[in-house]
Amino acid sequence: MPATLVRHGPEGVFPRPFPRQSTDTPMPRYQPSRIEPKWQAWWEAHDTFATPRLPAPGAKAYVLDMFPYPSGEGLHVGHPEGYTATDIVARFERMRGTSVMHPMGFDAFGLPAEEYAIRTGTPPRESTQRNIDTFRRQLKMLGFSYDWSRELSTTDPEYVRWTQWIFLVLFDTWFDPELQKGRPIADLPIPADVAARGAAAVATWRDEHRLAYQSHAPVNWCPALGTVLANEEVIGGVSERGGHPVVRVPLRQWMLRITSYADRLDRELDGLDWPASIKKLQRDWIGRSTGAEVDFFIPAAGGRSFQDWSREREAGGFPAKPGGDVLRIYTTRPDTLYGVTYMVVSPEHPLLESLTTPGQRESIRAYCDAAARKSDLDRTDLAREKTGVFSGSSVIHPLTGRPVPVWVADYVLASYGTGAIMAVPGHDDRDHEFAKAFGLEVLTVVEPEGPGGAALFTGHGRAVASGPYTGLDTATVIDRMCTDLKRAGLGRAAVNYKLRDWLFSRQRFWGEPFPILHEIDSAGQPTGVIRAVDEAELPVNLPHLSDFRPGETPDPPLSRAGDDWLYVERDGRRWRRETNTMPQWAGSCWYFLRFLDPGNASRFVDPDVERAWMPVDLYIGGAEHAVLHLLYSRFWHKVLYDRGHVSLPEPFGRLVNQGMILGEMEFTGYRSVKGGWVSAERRAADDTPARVPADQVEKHGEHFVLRDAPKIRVESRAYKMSKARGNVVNPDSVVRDFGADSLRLYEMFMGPLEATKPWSTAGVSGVRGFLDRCWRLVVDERADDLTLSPQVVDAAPSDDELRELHRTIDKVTRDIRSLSFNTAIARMMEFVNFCTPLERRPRALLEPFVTLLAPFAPHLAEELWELLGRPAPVSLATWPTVEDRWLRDDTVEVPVQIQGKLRGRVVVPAGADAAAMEAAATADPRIAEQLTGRKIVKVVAVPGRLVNFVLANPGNEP
RNA sequence: GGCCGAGUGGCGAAACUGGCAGACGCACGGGACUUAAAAUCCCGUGGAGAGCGAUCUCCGUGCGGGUUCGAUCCCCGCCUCGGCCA
Repeated sequence: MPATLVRHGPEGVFPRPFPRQSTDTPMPRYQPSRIEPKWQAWWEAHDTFATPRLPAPGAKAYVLDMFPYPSGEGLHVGHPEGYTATDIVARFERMRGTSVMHPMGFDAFGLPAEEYAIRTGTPPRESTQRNIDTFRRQLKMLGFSYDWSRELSTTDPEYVRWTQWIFLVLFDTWFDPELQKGRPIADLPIPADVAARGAAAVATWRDEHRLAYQSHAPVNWCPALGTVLANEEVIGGVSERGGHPVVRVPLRQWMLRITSYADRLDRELDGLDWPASIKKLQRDWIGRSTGAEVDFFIPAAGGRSFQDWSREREAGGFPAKPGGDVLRIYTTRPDTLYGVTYMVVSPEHPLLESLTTPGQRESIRAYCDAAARKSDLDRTDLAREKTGVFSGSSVIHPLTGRPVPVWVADYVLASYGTGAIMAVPGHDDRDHEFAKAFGLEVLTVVEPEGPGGAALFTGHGRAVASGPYTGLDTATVIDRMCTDLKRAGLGRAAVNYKLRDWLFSRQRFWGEPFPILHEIDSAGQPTGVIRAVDEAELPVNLPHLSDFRPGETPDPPLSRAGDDWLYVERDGRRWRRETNTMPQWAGSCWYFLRFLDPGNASRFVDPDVERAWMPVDLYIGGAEHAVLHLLYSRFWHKVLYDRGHVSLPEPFGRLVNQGMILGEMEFTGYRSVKGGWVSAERRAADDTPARVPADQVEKHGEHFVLRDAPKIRVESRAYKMSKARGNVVNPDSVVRDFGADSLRLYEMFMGPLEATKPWSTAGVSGVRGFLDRCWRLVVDERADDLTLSPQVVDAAPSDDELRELHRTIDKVTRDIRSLSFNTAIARMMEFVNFCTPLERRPRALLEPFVTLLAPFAPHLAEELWELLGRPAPVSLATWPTVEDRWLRDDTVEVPVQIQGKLRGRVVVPAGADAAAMEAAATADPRIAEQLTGRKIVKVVAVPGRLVNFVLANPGNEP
């Protein structure tokens, strides 16, 4: 354990809360442990939350949680936060007569389950099933109103079948850039020269254009994990999980051509009701940039001169694909073309070999080998020392005709742009550092509009030393440069994306097999011909493997399957199954569609059902899925839309991210090696942290200090829950000690849904107190049996009581709509505080209140509803309507300010205008007194709000 | 380093469009009930000061400026913390 972590006992420093109930308490006490299972069973027996196949006429609401990965740890208190929020909305909408779709399922393929299986020797399907059972039990324990008949797991063979089917849709689709749309591969135009070369060439042409295609690009191979990893799974050259070394090797991989949808994925974010920050994250991830592609002539390559080449280009134009005689670069700043002093190609660049002179061959080879061991993140780190090697040769600057030396450096990535850049050290940070490190020339071709003149200027300004462009502003130069380059056939305006195609295969066992067959020849070698498994033969199930561990070579575990699984015969030829599996993201890309029609054996979702329920109206989950899951799902959905399988281009309407729940607040003091306390701001690296109990600290000004040694500052902070820190709160124990309704209510009462909030057991106990008070409002706790309190009467409520009720209904209704559950609960607490002292509690007051409570604390609400003699379930009772007349006041009390300072309050009629308010204010004796002898410069009177008198400065008065 | 978010009592927080800062809950203090305790109910509770008292005055939303009759809220500059990306 690192020294910076604090060790705690299993209970932490806080004592376990004293349980509020024990099993032998007499009946009338509020006992969640009795009523919660009772109502859960009732709902289940009565199919209370079953959703019809199609919504009834009227409003519909698809309220969705990001389904969980069922880990072996069980539910975390973070899970119920979002789940309770959606459950409140689902229950609220149901009570308002909306048709509600509210399903739950499990995202159960993936690495952790497989690692666990390998560690324990259990087949992943078994451990996954156990984990799902635990999750389901815990979710049911919390009383969520899911339609459990729609439950699914991404690992169900029937689900896998349709995941594979969608993969085949991707495989059967190419992207038409003209129409910006995915189309059937059969519609792909075949160029005459390809057609002329025969059927095999046509097949290859098609394979090269499919949205699902194979590539041999270098990937991050982690021998210890036995799989390839995505770039974001590699940190500092080692795997994020486990910290194992990662090497870059070329491997045959399945890729999904998400880049062709980059523009639509960017633009179509516009209409979505998503947090602006999430949209920005997605846009940044897609990383659309505009600039230009420019070709630099390689004199060494052909017999031609630069002049001949230029003339050819002027006549023939800029070719779609660069030949071997040019180095094509992408730049976002074509205006700085005159500032180029050298070129950089990535270590993987295909022309590097031919650009390297014999004398440089050895050092280039060594450099590229070293680069292969680094991750992209390491290579592009701005803070890192720039490295590189001169190739020995030069290319010709297209405008000046001067030679420009070509270097290789790993800060240029093969996968971005064209894998080569023109370096402008005067106007780019990384180029500047590189030039400094290797003593390369720096030219200034842009100057800031204002004062400036540093060696490095990366902003927009005015061009200098740029031939005909000198004196123009950056935007104009970019524009003209693109036009001029295009006319000369030397370049063209280009759009580039940071987004890369999606590496879609893993060399692991626990994932969906690809429904793809590879043809093999008589010697058992692949011929390169591939075909899809027939739709009727889906799903391709995982074979039984006694050893499902990954190998040390990139050979996937499935390659060790029996021949009866591995080899098939179709159309008289032998085929070998694809042995890679899909990544965990696959199943979560479309689960929200399957929920709508989970039992459909002939389609992934019935089109009528899909059209009726989609889009998802509210989608709540953690911000960790802000980029990948949401981007991948949107991509699949657009392909399905283009191919006519779904009715909308975007799946998720309103998206909300719940905040993280941290552990309890902790005070941490530091002890020096000698044993004494060290004030937190002066602590040294080797001082050891120690947790300080809350009753031994107090606040001194800005900081907390030790009560017994006020010079010693301690840190106060809540930490992310983790096993290592010992601050994990388990939902099972919270339910045991306080009940599920208390857990639900507390998580909603903690603060705004989106905020990061620390856990507080005392806070749970606080909302439990509120539920106890709700109970006592209705139940006679002094009776021997469960009976209504004698204070509950049939008499009509007073005006005051109705006013209180309707204001509560109004506030709770509005707050649920805006997901402000904390303030809705606060309002209900005020209502209960209002009712508690009443000797006489009219039913007409209590019954609507119980319906308001039902979405938040459904078990308690059902029990109280039953006690009040109403037919169950309150979960489907009608939401109360607000009578506006109880929201209106006859009079309002408004503050009166003098010089902006509060000086009194006056009561005015509700509709009073500014003049009436001013009159009322000046009529107030206290205000009048303070106004006498002063000159009123101005009176600000906002009807219904306030009155403010602005006085002349006393010194300036006559 | 970049981007995003946050900073309000002892703590979690509230304050709708720039209009009475601190609703509600926790914690704490006092009281009622009780032989006693727990539980429950009632009252108080941002800080400082004045008054026997009802009350009153000043200060107060991370820091420094600005706009405004009026700023927790808008603008500029900083500080601290958190998250994401690099």
